[in-house]
Amino acid sequence: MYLVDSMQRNQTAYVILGLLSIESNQSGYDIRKTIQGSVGYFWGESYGQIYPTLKRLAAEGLIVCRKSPAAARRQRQQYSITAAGHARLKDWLAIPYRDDPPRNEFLLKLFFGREAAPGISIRHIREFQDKLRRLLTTLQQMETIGRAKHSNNPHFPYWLLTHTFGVAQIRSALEWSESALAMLSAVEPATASNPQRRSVTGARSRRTRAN
Amino acid sequence: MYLVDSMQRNQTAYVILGLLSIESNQSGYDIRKTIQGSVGYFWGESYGQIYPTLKRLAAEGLIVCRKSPAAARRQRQQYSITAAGHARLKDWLAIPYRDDPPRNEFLLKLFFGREAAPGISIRHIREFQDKLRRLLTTLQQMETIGRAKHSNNPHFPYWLLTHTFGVAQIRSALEWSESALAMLSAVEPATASNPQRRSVTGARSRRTRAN
DNA sequence: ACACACATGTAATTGGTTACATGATTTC
DNA sequence: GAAATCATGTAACCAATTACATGTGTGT
Repeated sequence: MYLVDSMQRNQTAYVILGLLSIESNQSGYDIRKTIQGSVGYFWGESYGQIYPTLKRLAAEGLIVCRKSPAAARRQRQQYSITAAGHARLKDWLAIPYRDDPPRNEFLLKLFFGREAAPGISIRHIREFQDKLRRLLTTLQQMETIGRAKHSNNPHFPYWLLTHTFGVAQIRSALEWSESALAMLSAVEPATASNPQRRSVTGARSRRTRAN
Repeated sequence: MYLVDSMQRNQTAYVILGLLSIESNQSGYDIRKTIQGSVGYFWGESYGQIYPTLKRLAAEGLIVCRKSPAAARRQRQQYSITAAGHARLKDWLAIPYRDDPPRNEFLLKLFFGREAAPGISIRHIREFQDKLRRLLTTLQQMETIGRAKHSNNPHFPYWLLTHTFGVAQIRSALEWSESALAMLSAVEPATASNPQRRSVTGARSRRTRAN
């Protein structure tokens, strides 16, 4: 009852089942690395979530654990998905996805930007850009490697789907960020990171919030 | 100690402070509606989170509660932000935003699409499109109203910033979704919701999911 | 010898949703 | 008088992170 019940909305279980359906004989440690290297930019899991879930899935017979093969070096547990696990995954895939409640702290801070000291919002956007650019190069490297190594894998088209989504979103966010910076530097007074050129009326010394 | 400590990473507190800094004399009920109508597409809060947080903020002196004015109708509590609250908000705005851990169940289901019955991924994408289109019209209506009513509000430029971000992301997602559908209908066999035109072999009568 | 990556797990805490419980006021 | 909306709150539950605790194997 407890075990079966626990499967209702535990998304972690399904990432694990999904990854094991793509590649078997993975340890908890492997799974975490695989997550970071494949779905990492839109999904995260911590060990504190992975290990207990592995135990539970094994107890339910959805995965099986085989202690490290032949020369059992290290205390490595290797998991593989069972037929029941496959069926469970397939069922879950068929039901409509749930929108995970939206929470974007970057946008929230931007939204309240008027209350911040001048230059703050611009700094946030710059950081945002940096992160996006780094992520974009990572994704592009992954694509090159993926195309070379896995293009025969039947999962490849689906991987590519999520990949192109990510790239498109990042590109559009980067474009937006440029216009956002242009807009903000017109609105906010000059700061070190945002030197205003239009001297004339002494706009430089103006402060929009006295507090 | 308990009270002060609780402010470390409780984002709910800052949404509340932020909204009260824009408009005072709001009740918990108001705040929730305001959230949905302004930052709703990138931020959500439930009553179970709002009411206790209001109490805590009041106990810390960051907001004050005034029981409904004059003719005290209903049991309505009206909150306003204090100078201390303003300061706290400003401090929070100045520190770098935290990336909330990414979790996109839609993408996750797409990623494992190979394991799903044929047609499932296409259905998810269609649902995705519907949601995006509905959201887009909502945002566009909000923009028309916002421009008419609040364009003098000093917060307006910041609101517009997050708004244009949302619109840009949605547009790019919609574009992607078209190519995604095209790609998938080439990969997956025909289903009711995805009729293949190339008739010849009687593909029409094929059912991919018996269940 | 030391650092680093491999490897597994637990406990404490928290952030958050959902469901429940209650009642007033407005509108039809 | 019924239904919808306004309005406030609590309790149960759960999903998840973080920090802690421990130990092995590999490369330098």
